[in-house]
This record gives sequence, C-alpha cells and structure tokens, in this order.
Amino acid sequence: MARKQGSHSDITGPKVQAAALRLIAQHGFAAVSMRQIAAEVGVQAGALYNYTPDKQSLLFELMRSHMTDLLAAWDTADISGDPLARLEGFTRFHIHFHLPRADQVFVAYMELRNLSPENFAQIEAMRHRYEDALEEILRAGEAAGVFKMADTRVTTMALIGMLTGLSHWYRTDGRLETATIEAIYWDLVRKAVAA
Amino acid sequence: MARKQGSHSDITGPKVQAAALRLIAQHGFAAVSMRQIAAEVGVQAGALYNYTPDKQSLLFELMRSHMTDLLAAWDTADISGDPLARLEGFTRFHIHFHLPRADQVFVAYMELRNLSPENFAQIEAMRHRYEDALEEILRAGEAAGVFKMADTRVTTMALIGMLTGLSHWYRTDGRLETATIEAIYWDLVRKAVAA
DNA sequence: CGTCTAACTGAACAATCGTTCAATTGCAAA
DNA sequence: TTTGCAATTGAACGATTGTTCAGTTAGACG
Repeated sequence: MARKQGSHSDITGPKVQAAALRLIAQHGFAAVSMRQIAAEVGVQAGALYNYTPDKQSLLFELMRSHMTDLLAAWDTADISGDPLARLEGFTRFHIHFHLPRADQVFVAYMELRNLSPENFAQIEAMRHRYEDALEEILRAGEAAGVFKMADTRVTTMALIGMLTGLSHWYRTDGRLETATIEAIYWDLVRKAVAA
Repeated sequence: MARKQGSHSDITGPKVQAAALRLIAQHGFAAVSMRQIAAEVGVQAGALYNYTPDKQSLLFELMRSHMTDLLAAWDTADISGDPLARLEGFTRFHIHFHLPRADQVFVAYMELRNLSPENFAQIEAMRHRYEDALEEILRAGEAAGVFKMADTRVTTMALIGMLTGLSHWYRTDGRLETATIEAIYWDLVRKAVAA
C-alpha cells in the first residue's frame, strides 16, 4: 500500500531532481558525485537509489522532462496566423520559455555527450522536433514570399543557435527585462529573414 | 643539458596536448582520466607529469593556447575599410578560423566551469577582447548610419552566439563547403543589422 | 665507446567513486 | 496501542581517481 500525500517520498523525490539539476548545471555531470547530491538534499547517498536506478538515469530524466516540458508548452502555445506572426510567436515563445530555465538549458546542451547512446537518441529526436517547428515556419514564409534565405535549413540552425546562445549569457539580475530582450531578438530575427 | 631536437620530449609533448584535446572534447574534462590520455599517447600515466604540473593546468593550457591563437589570427587578419566591409571580414574570419577547430571550440565553450577561478578569469578576459572587436565594428557602423540595432551590446552577443553555434552542428563531411556557409551566414548577419 | 641524463616505467598512495544491502527508524493504518 | 512497511541509515564493496617517486632505459654527447 502506497504512502499518502505528504510522505517523505513525495518531498524527497523532487528535492533530488532539483539538487541534481542545480549541481550538474554548476559543475557538470561527471564532476558531481551522488554523495554531493545527497548532501544537498539532506540524506545519505544510498537513499537516492529510491528515486533513480542509477546516476545515468538521473541525468536522462532531467533532460527528458525538460524537453517534454518544452514540446508540451510549444503545442499549447498554439502559434498561428501568417508566417511573420508565427515567426514572431516562435521567437518570443523560445525566449519566454528558456530564460527562466537557465539550469535546464545548460544541462540539456552541455551534458548530451554524457548520455548513453539510447538516451542520447531520444533527447536528440525531441530536439529535432523543436527545430523542425521553426524550419516549417521559415519554409511557409519562403513559399509565401515574405521571407528570403540563402539556405532554409542552415538559417534554421543559425536562428536556433542565436536564440539558445542567449541563455548562456543572459542574467536575470542584469539591466534588461525579458520583454526588452524579446523585442531586440525579434528585431534581429525579422530582419535576418526579410524578403 | 637539454635534449636535441627529435628527442622524445619534443614528440610526446604535442601528442599529450592532442590526445587531451580530442578526449576532453569527446567525453568532457571530468570524465577523462589521466590514464586515458596516457594510453592514447602510448605512455604510462606518470609520464604525463613531465609535460603538465597537473590535470587542471593541462585543460587551461588547451584553452589558453586556443584563445591566444584566435586573438593572434584576428590581429594578423587586419580587417579594415568601411564598417560593412569590416563586418563581413569579421564574419568570414570567425567562420574560417573556427570551423576547422571543432574540438578546440567545444572545449573552450564547455569546460569553462572546470577552470579554477584564476584561470577562468584569464580565459574570460581574452574572450571579452574578441567580443569587443565585433562590438566596435557595430558601433562604428551605427555611427556612420549603415547599421541600425535596437541594442548594440545585445546584438553583439546575439551575433557571436549565432556564429559560435555553427561550430556545434557543422560537420566537415556534410553537404556544405566552408565558403558556402560563410556566404549564408554573412547574408544573415548583414540583413540583421541593416539600417 | 663509455658516460650522463632526459624520458619513462611500474608500483604505490590515500581519497573518492557508484552502488548494494542488512539493519533501523518512524509514521499510517488497523 | 500494536503492526506493517516505506524511507532512510551507515557501513561496506571493488574499482578508479590524480599524483608521487625510486628505479630502469635508451639515445646523444664527450
């Protein structure tokens, strides 16, 4: 019979994820030990194995849930309209979603090489779905004559790179609000693909 | 009395650097052991300490020499002319320099958090000098009225991010030549900051 | 040809790694 | 209040870590 709500399990589980995310983002997966994560949670190392079968699965679950959240949020966002409006929607959605999730973005980008081949393939597939969403918008705009690019696939990767790079230097305590950043980046994106 | 040229030292030294660079780029600094590097070189682990005082210094030297090469190449490039020509020069220089150095770029970006605070500060300062070179071009173009941006500093970071992101997905065995990539990216950069 | 020493080996060091598991704890249900 | 079991402890495991160092080797020099 399972424990009721409020039992330690329901509290410790999320704590493990949060501690692992923070520590891995800061020091890197290979540099963080299970004992460090356990200490941050306030338990012994052995207790972590009630919440993950092993260290690799812990990393994978962090990345998988981040990508799942991203794709779910994108589906919910329901960006529609003409290609220009959809491109603006994608740009603002990307920034709005990623800026408050600095640790997740960091881990999802930096720790890909520490995933097992099977786990890597799953994350990569999800990332690809997200990239394809942008590429589809660009192709629609190209077909409609409102966008003009030398190479659509390369432009997709270039814009994704520009948007993702933002998470690597933006600081929430800096001089710029999220809304300001959104406007600046949208200006760059819009002009870059303008017909 | 030092050994003459052709001694093992002159051969093993570069081999250590090359092996460390390749392995760290592939698996990450913390995930690579001194014994793995030694095995790749063809020596025992203890022999590495003829070429580096410790593992941390080995990483720092890889990053320092990469950044030194970059800044030296930029100084030599001697990009001049009107702001538009200089921006094109910077864009093409960046791609031309970075594309054949995928491992160095990877290590220089992914392993910053594994540097000691003093070493980090040095690398960061060099990176800043490079970013400033782009920012100066953008400001000159802005003053001349040939560029127009919502925020010059943010645009600098956005363009650097876009250009650097290229190294993360570009494969030398892919469908696109370096010259083609240069042209595509220059097209995006030029339009993004156009007045 | 014999000498010297840079280069390297191979073993050892204490520390730390991920993971397992019998024993203990403490709360919820009966 | 007693019972049952989820949650956790704490110790242990074999493996591996970065680093040191006395001893061996081999190639260039006098």
